[in-house]
Amino acid sequence: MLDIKFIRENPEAVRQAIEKKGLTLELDKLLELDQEVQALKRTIEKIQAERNANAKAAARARPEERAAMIERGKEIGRQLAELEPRLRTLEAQLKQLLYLTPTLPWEGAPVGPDDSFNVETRVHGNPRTFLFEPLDHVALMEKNGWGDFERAAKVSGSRSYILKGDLMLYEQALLRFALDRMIQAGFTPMSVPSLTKEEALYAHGQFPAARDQVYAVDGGEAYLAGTAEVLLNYLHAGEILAESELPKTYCALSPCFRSEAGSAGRDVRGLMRVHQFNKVEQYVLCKADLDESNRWFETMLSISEGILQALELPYRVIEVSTGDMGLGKYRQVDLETWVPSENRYRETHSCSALLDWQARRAGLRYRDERGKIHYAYTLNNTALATPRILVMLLENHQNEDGTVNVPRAVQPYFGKEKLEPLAL
RNA sequence: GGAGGGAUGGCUGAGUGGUUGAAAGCGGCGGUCUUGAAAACCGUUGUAGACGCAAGUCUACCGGGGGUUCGAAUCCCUCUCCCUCCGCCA
Repeated sequence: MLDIKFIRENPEAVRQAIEKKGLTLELDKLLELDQEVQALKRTIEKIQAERNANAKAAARARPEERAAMIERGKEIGRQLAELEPRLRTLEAQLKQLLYLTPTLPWEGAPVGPDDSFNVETRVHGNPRTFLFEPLDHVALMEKNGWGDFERAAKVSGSRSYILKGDLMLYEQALLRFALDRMIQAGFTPMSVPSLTKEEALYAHGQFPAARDQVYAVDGGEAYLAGTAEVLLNYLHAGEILAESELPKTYCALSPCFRSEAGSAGRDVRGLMRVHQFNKVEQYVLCKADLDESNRWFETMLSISEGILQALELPYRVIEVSTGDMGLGKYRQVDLETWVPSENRYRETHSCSALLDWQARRAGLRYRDERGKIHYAYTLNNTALATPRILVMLLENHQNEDGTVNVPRAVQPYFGKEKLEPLAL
């Protein structure tokens, strides 16, 4: 969400951002509504001032004067009763449009309507040349008894999975490994609820634009968060923090839920795209300073790259285009990790800077040393998400006999050098 | 699930229809005093918005929403959250 004042003063810049991001926001309608709301507010405030003065006078008036004042007050009440509902309607409409206003993307972002305009900026590592016929991750799981998709579907429907034996333990080891990397980087480890309220989803930005991606529970009274970012971003909602408390650097491990509406038929097989997964998320709330935001962006990105390097996986760095980065993003860089069975890279990490877009929605503010109040800046990135990363880990590190090697960095967490078949 | 009690400014807490945007205390900030500090004393200290060159004036907000009234922190309805007790339970 942008500052309405900024939109008023820079309509062309906003119009450009809307175009670059391929949005359909009616900016003229928004500006018009804003004018109407402003004018109506002024009118109403004037009448309210009169009402207040009249009521105050009536309190002290002699009884014979009071009757006329009460009459006058009733008349004012009738005027307000006519105007106030109109204001409420207009304000609600304006708010809905404001929710759809985009962050202006950074000047370095590739401009284009979709992911085909994303730019590969770096590649790390080389895809492995197999001296045998490698299996895909589903085949590896079947061969070793590491999972059960059929029964998962029976129990939970499509896009569900069951991990068994060493693979189940491997997932736990990886999550703990990722948490430790975050702790080493100075982030505060947290567990947060997956159940969340509607307000938090508005503040995060997923509502109202991408409402269909979110599971509603309890008849729409609560929602299952698609990422811990939703919760972390709402932790300090409505607060005014001291600048000395910033930055807040959090990492959270949480189950994540995604309806995957609109992706029917894509990646239906295996662990690539599932309805429920686990993620260690990085989140930073820092002061409203572009340099500082940029520094955190680089820091978070390098943490994730460090994790992929420690996992000995080949990956590439993608500068995400304006049309693919989403409403609130100032900058987005994805890490894509090599999937041998698909002979291509697939997204495993997504690093985003949103400036004050989320902070405005959530009311994340701080007071600087001079006492001035600002909206903070927010950033987030994936540290590690399972089971998707298991796809890459299984396929890239498989041996001819079907066992899978564990990267040295994870061995202390897993306790063994290899994943072995489930004993039957 | 049942019964009851609450929600007021950074915190504690007064306030049941009329100069209350809100007493008092604590905390914070500025000052006096002091070699410095403490103590004491004095002053100041919510957020958002409108108008104005400014000084300043005005509006809204006492958990959220709605209502009654000339006038609501105070009365009514509703929702949310917190606390106590009972029941159930990982």
